[in-house]
Amino acid sequence: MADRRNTLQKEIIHRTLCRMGNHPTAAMVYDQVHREQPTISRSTVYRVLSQMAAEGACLRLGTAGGDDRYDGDTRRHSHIRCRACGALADLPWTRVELPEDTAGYLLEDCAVEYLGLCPACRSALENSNAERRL
Amino acid sequence: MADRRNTLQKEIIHRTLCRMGNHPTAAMVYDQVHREQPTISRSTVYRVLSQMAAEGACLRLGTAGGDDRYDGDTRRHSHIRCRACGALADLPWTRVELPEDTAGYLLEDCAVEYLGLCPACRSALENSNAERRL
DNA sequence: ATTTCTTTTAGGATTTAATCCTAATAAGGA
DNA sequence: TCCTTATTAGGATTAAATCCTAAAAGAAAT
Repeated sequence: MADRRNTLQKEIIHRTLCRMGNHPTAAMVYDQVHREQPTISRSTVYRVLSQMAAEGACLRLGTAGGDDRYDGDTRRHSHIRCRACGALADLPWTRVELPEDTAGYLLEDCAVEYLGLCPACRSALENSNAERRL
Repeated sequence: MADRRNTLQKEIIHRTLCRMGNHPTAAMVYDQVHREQPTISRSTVYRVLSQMAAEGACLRLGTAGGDDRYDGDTRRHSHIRCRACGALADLPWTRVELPEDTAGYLLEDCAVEYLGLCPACRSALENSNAERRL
């Protein structure tokens, strides 16, 4: 088994991602990393994030029409996304019934994403609706 | 209420998407549309696909590290994605338990994506494993 | 039919997230 | 130490997606 010790760059990027918590984009992780260690390059941040996601050290979440988001929390959980502003929040995992027929695929994992309105967008929409009624 | 009749461009793009069936990227839809109607521009295809997704006339699926995919089938169903090649297939919808606490979000919808290996990648991996054992 | 106003499109320029490239550096092994 | 392999910094490059503007199409009204 190969040694799993990481380079200093990988340590910093991983720690930064875990500390951020808000499902940042790669660009956001780079900005934060660069603030603390200006010598770490953009390509390193992108490459290391991709590697970590491939190894399961973090999650990489695709977004329709937006940039990918990273999540340092690898415990099983689901997400809820605001359809208005794209904000992402964690939700606890709930039970999902597995399909009987998997179209020939070998089933390995499952992800659940809820869609809705975050508190800010919800009240913003309620206010604009109220104004329209005046 | 505004008239919902579509332009010819929208009709063609929508019909093409529904006929393709394989969860194409916007680029793939454009290629196909352009083959049939070379006068329809790229920006029109991208704009109309986004509009349709926003209106609920089709689905727009985010992919981690890949281009968005569109799905002309708006009936409730889930997807399974091959972690090796990214291929996407439809699966029937199964029961999902809703979360009790939604982190302040207004819950509106839910999407399930399974992850695994498509038939082709599965046998490809089995073959390479077999070779390694020789 | 003609005029006016609004919406949509074609085509190409522009943007920018993400990747690629290469020399330099670091790490590892014997 | 010397040699080999892996990783990084920094910037160039790529390409999906968006933006811009004049032209075309459509709707409304009379």
